[in-house]
Amino acid sequence: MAREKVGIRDVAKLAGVSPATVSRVLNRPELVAERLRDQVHRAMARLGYAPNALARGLRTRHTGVLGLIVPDIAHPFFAEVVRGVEDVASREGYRVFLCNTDENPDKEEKYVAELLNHRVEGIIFISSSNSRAQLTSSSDVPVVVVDRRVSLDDLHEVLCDDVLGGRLATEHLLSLEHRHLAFLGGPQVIPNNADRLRGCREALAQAQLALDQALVAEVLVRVEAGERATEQLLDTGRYFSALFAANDLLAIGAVRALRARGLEVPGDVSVVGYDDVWFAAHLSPPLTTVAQPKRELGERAMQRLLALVRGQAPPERLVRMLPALVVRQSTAPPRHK
Amino acid sequence: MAREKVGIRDVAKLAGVSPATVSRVLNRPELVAERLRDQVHRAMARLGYAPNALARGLRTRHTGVLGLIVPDIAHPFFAEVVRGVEDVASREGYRVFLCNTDENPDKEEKYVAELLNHRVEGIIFISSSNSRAQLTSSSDVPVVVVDRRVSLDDLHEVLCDDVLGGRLATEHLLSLEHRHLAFLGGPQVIPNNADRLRGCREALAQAQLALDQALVAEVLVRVEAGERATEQLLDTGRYFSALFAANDLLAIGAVRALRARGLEVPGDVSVVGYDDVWFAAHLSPPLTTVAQPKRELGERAMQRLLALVRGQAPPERLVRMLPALVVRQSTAPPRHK
DNA sequence: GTGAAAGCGCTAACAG
DNA sequence: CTGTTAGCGCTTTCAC
Repeated sequence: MAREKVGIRDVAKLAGVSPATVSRVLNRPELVAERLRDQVHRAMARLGYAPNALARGLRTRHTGVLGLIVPDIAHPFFAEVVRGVEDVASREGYRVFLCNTDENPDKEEKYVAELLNHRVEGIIFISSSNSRAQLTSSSDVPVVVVDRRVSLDDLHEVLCDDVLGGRLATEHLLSLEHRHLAFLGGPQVIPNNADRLRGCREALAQAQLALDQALVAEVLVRVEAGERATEQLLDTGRYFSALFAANDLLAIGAVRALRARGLEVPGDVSVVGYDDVWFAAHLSPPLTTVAQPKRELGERAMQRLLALVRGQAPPERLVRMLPALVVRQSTAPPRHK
Repeated sequence: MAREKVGIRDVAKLAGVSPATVSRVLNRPELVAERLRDQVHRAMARLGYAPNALARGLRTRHTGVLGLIVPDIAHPFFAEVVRGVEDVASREGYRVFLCNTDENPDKEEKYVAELLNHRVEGIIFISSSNSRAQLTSSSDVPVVVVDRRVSLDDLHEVLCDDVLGGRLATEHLLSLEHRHLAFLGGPQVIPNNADRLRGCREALAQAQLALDQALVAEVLVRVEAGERATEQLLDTGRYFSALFAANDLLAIGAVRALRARGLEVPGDVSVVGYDDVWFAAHLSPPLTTVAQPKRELGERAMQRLLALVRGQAPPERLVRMLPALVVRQSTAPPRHK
């Protein structure tokens, strides 16, 4: 039924009204007499009219588009957060640009610039470790930072309490009577990792204990990194009956390495992960881990962003969400204390 | 350094040239004298000028924006495809709208309309089972279908050979001397599932055998579906020494169910999955599966889409990629034939 | 209630 | 090589 470039004026002509009226039918139908309204609707249908969001955005500065910057959509944790983000965005009538940065600050900058060119009304930002996120805030589009803290006080943030998460994991291990714990974490530049470690130390201190070993895997998130790091840990020859890995992928690697050395999980070593990515429950043994409310993280972030876009910014800039321990079968009391 | 709404004319004024010249500096710098070019660049920098992609798109009909419609970005298979798509898009200077449909045709329609309103130059489309994808083709923006076949002959498609995949899995099992196979697949409405089953049957027929059982899990992709379906399979009491699951998630569920019934994998039953999602290697036992070139699927799709956008459409509308068997440890010869 | 006219920021002829 | 002039398609005062 439709051909090409039908514009508001084509519709107007066919409906025998002025372009202005067509525009009104689109935006404030109440202002148009019912008769005309119908005529216009019919004309639009006949012509297969599709409003041009670009022209509208240009005119109104309301583009209905948001930006979403994330390290890697293929990572199960981020994928889940992104779902949350996209869900509420689309529910609220917004479209979202997806940008993968691979933790590369250059890409981040490039993307931010590009998003601004496209006049996004707001940006959800999961920063990379060493992000020079300043750029982001230089413009005046609202930005909401999720998951990874960014020390810029004019940004709103939706974070999960990683210190608490670290405590939860550790206290669980302690309650199982473990007394020799090792920690396996990604780069401490990422505040999340540092916090998880801190939570761990705090819980330990409270029990008058200290961390036996702390090893930091070079590469973030990769299973292989967890594997290698665990081997190193083992190679030091120091005893530990439990291992707290700062994310589930590292934990998977740890379990592999442990097994490869003939150690049983949780028999010889208990392992607790972090994030509760969806298949953590399907590993064997099913992984005990600290769950983050991934979807909700994304949802809350988007809600906050939309509030900002609409100028209903709540006063406090920080939304802090709570992690929760999920006990499965990768943890058990130590065999010999 | 920058304030608000700086436009091309502000830059022009400050640089002492005409807006047209500024525009040229932006688009065909060769046409502008070096002196002026520099002046303009300086002015842009001083003002913190950011070109308005909306205005440009409105004028040129080249928006630099594409649409990506996918059932669920949180699914590990799609996430990987999406990475491929986004990677080449951004490398080529395009931005991408992410749309999750949850296999819901209504959402698909809504999204397509919305994308067209935003004047995307093309759409990558991973259709839902019962998609009424016609809408997509009604407009004249190029569309490339990935992964899931859609029977509309004016669309370009990037698919993986599922019949072959089914054969590969089956032949592997046969070569291990399995003679009693069961198939576990999602809804047959999805051509991919039907094809995998077909491949399976073909291989079997060639060996003068038939499928012992074929069970179709109601819900696509969920682990739980695989679990329940496997239980049903077991409940029939018919013997099978190997199980071919039409995707890895189903396979995970199958393994769980098998174990819950005291059956060992691969000792009592061999299991082969499909897709080779990244953690298939980290399950225990590591899953033997048919790998799809997920990233490449996305990359090729985007390359094809860009070719279409640029009017360099290759003649054949179909790119067919090949699956590959990855043998790990969830398959072994049957204990007793 | 409805129409006429101006313009969002940019590019693309067309002159000079 | 550079400036002038029209719009791209839509919204929005401002009169009627």
